[in-house]
Amino acid sequence: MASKDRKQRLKDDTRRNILDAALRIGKDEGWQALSMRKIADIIEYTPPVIYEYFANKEALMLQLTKLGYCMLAKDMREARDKHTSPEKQLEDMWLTYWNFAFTQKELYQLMFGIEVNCCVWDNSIPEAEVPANMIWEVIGNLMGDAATEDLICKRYYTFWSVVHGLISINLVRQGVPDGMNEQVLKDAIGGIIHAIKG
Amino acid sequence: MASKDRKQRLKDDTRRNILDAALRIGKDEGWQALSMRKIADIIEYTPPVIYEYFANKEALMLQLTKLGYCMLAKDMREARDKHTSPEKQLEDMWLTYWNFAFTQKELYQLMFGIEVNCCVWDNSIPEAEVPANMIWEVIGNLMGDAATEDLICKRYYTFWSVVHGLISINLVRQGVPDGMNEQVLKDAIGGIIHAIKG
DNA sequence: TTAATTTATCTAACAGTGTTAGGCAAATAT
DNA sequence: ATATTTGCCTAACACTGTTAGATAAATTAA
Repeated sequence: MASKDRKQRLKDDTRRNILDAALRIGKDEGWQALSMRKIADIIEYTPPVIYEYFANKEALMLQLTKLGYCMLAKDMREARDKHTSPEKQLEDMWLTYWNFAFTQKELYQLMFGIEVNCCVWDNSIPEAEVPANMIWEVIGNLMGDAATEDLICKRYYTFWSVVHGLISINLVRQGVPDGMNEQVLKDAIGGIIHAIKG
Repeated sequence: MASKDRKQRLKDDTRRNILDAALRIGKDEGWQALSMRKIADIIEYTPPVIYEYFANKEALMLQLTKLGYCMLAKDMREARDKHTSPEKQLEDMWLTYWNFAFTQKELYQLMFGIEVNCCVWDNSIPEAEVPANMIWEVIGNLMGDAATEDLICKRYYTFWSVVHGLISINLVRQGVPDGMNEQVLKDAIGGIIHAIKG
């Protein structure tokens, strides 16, 4: 029954090819230009085949969204593990978040509905909680004994808002003065860390 | 030649009706569901008529975007004029910005490309600069002699990032704990104002 | 008043979209 | 050798934005 395995492997390949093709179109032409027929062209199948791997276009994009969260989590984990002090960890993790948003611009757009109407948010993306939880933990460590659920939460959203906000602004508009991004970002992160340490 | 005027008035009415219909669809069913045919149905014309008023769907949505900026500017102007001290003005203006984002959620989405691929950003929206300039001015007033172009810019983007970021997060996800928004928002605004005053 | 012209509006179509139903042929299982 | 499953395709449906071209009404010119 080794042929079963071989077949499964082929199916896995095709599934991967579909996702790869979709991502490539998203990167090359923007999500707006993504269509099932274009994907089918690239993988050299007819469109209905895609529906054997994904329920519909949205489910396909949801998978890419999850991929994005996994990649982001990996990057942030590595950033965290480069340091021992929670302070440095936080700094580097948010800087990594920032960099991810631009090196993986299209995935970031998908993950946060920037210029694309992203997937439904019934809690069907557990992957999204991984980066969040990592940040939470480090904030808790930085706070030490003063850490309460509520306070961590507040700091987390403050961090996230300012970083995600600045990213969003940059992604939909062009014209933030050069050097301004770095100033605002580092200032804000430093400021919040300072506030946490009291 | 009064009939010319009457006709012009009718044309203006139709144009307004088109925009109204589009906005209503956006509010009722989401921008994703907006179509030229649906607009045509509502205004009781056939689709091609719309193209006598707007070059295409995007131009129509751009007009709604501009409308959004005008409404936001009006709200913020009123907020500013309720106070005399720059501090109170800033506070109220950003709170007004926040409220606008939720009372006019669909327009805000359009203006900032949240869950909708918004209009091109070649500087074809001078209306967008009005709220920005108002904030700039008040920040400058608050800074007094210490005000420099660069410093104002930095504070402006810091404000905007955190407010817009928190709004974005709320609009694409549900599940920010209750009361958290107000805490983060007021904390951040207060913190930045504090930083500005040195 | 009649003829010419402009204006308002429509129908029909093109090329594209997501998605589904049904068929055919090859591979597999009985 | 027959039955069944699998893989993949063609064709279609109901949409989408947009345009070309016809038609009838309103306006202007003779």
